[in-house]
Amino acid sequence: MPNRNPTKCEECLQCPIGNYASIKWKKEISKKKNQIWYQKGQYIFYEGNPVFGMFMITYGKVKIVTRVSDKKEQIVRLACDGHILGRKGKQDDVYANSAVAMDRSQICFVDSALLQELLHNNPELTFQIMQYYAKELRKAEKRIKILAQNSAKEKVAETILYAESVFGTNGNGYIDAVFFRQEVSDISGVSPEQVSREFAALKKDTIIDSEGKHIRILDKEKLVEVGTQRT
Amino acid sequence: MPNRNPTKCEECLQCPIGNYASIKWKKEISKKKNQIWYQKGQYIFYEGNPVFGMFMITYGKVKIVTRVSDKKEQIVRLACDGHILGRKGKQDDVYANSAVAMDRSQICFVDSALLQELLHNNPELTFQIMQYYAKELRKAEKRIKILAQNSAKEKVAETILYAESVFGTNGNGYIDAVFFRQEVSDISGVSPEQVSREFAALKKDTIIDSEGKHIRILDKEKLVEVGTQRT
DNA sequence: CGCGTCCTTGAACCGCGTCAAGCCAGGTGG
DNA sequence: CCACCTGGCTTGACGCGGTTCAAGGACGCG
Repeated sequence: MPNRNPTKCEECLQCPIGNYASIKWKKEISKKKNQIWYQKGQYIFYEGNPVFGMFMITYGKVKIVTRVSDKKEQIVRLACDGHILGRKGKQDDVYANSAVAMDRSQICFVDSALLQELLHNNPELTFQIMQYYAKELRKAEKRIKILAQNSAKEKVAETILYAESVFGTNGNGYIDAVFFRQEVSDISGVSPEQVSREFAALKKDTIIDSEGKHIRILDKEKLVEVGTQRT
Repeated sequence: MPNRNPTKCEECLQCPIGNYASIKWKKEISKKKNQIWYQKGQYIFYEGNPVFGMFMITYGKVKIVTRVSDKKEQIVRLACDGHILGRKGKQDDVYANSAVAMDRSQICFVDSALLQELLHNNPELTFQIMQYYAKELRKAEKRIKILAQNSAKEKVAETILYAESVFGTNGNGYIDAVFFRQEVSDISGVSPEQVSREFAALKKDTIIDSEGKHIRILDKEKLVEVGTQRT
């Protein structure tokens, strides 16, 4: 479902999610939805706060994080245009994690009541969201495997590939997002210092290149090899 | 959606999944579905094989695993009655992992064609499956956090809690499933030897008790504490 | 120009994976 | 009914990978 075309989303007509609702319901959404711009670093919702609806990214980049300790957090998911945030299970009353804009992002908010109506009246929409969750679950399970079994080098390589798969690359081959070493650490579970060392190694082998927070993949094939090799 | 009542599932009437289909479609499923018993240790489907439908557990216990190396595999999910296996995303053509019966289990199989029809004609069913995936995704993200950030002791504690949350306990407080040390290792990503040591420590503190492959939680509160403590 | 923030590199420590030996229980056969 | 054997569990010793602590460098910003 994710697409990479920034949409202005004045109407819900070009919205990657709204797309699957019927015309009648699109108008309903247009009226009731809440379209908000978030600045880089701004929180969209907070872990522990009551759930009051669902968020959809119409444009931008978001990280979903949970707090581990004062100084540490884990990024459990990266998300861009077309992704869904803050899902509401039947018995979920508070958010299990927080969402933070990694860049200026436009988020569409639909409250629980409207969402319920929407889902019950637009089977195609429900079906698409189901597919979306199934896909994210599969991705999450892949990350479970890597985090449980692989070395630091492999985790870092895989993290770069993961970021690239979500955010894509711009013209110059750079991943279309900015990552602090700390953030790579928060995704991979590897300490920032070790991330730095693994970056150095990958650069030496001309597999990646990086200037500070900008990362470029030079040899994707080799990077995949590093990310999946088992010693 | 998961429930713990063994159902004979002769008709699809008591099926935890079929429940959400209309009567008309239940009859359709009854005709076309495939109800199979699997023995302990038997594979339900294999990683890399083409996807040809969806499986639902009507009775039993299943582990979903991916191969890491010759000698190592990762259990990415535990599943019991009411759980769904072998989901089919739009572009998934082969299974990303394998499913193995941990016990004698009854599995209901619905082929892709029927499934497609079912989903498009039973919004309530699609909605329930969507909720199911959302819930599993949340659980997976919790495990991502633990695997990335926590110590061996915490991973083992959390694994016991996870197993208990899926399979429940029988009358004597024992987790209603049999776990080899190797399997605890395959869930937690901790070596079997280390799992053994952590078990010993937990037993010494009378937090758990175990006789071989049978595990009993003595002090759940303390176990939760161990599983979430950050040093 | 000076300060803060982030990145890098070095060195020391330690958690845990690995290897190896011994143990215990259950199953099998004489 | 006991001796043996096998597969899983436990425990100890050792070494390595990676975290942690600390210092120095690069860069951007007021």
